[in-house]
Amino acid sequence: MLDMEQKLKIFKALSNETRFLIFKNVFTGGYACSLDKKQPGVEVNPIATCVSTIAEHFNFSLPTISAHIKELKEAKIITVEKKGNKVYIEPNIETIREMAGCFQTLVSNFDNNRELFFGDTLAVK
Amino acid sequence: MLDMEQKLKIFKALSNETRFLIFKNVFTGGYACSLDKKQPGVEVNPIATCVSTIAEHFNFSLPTISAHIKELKEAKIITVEKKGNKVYIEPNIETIREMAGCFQTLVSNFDNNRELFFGDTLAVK
DNA sequence: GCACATATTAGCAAATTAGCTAAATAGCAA
DNA sequence: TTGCTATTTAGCTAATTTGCTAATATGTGC
Repeated sequence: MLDMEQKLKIFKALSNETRFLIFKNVFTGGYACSLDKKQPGVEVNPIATCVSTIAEHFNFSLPTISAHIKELKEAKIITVEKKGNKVYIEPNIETIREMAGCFQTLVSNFDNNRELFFGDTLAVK
Repeated sequence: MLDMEQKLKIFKALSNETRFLIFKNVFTGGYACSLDKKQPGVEVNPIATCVSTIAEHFNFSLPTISAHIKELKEAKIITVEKKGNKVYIEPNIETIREMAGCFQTLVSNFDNNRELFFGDTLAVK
C-alpha cells in the first residue's frame, strides 16, 4: 500500500507538464532508444529507452530532463537500470496499478456509502 | 474525458499535504459542519462541510485554507455551493471516477500489450 | 592514455507556491 | 443602520521549483 508521503510524491511528479509527457511516453512506448537502433543486438526491454533519447523530444537541456527523470524515479513511477554508460528507463506498472486501486476504492466506498445512506445508486454518466 | 491540462491541475492540487488532507476528509466525510450542529434543520448534503469548519482542523489561517479549497475547486475535485453566508464543500466523485478510469486504462493496456508481446501475463502481487 | 558519449552534480537566476496579516465583501439578524 | 459571521482579496515574505551553463564522473573504444 502506498502511504501518504509516497502518494504526494507521485502527484507532485505528475503535476509538471514535462514530467507528465515523459511518463506518458515511457508508459505507452512512444520512444525507441536511438542507441539501440545502432546496436540492435543489445538485450533490453523493448519499451525501455534512455535519458538522452527522451531529451531529444524536448526543448530542454539534458540536465533538466535528467532531473525530471530522477523525480519520476523517486516517486517510483519509473525504474532505471544502468547498462554500460547508458541508463535505461522502464515503466513501473505496479505503482500505477496501486494508484488505480486507490482511486477505485474511493469511488466504490463513495458509491456504497451513498447507497447505504440514500438507498439509491448514482448513475454513471 | 479529462484533458492533459485538467489532469495536471488535479495532480498539482493533490501534491500538497494540506490539500490532500482536505480532499481526504471531504471524500471520507470526516467532518461535520459545526454550523449545522447549531442549525440542525438546514438541508445540506450530510457529508458537506464549510470553509471555516475545515480550517478548524488545521494550524493554518483561514485565508490559507480558503486558497487551498479554491485550488481543489478549480481542479474540479470538489464543488462548492454558497448557501447564505456559508460555502458548502462537496466531493466531486465524477472527477475521481475519471482518474480511476485513466489509471486503470493504462494498467489494462500495459498488461494487454505485455501479453501480446511476450505471450504471458504479469502476476499481480 | 586519449577522445568521445552518456549522465549527473553544482551553482546560479527567474518564476511559482505557500504561508501570513490586514482589508474588503457579502449575508444575516437585532 | 449597525454589528456579527463567513469568506475572499490584496499585498507581502520566505521557501521551493524549474530552468540554465559549466564542471564532473563514468563507461566505451581506438
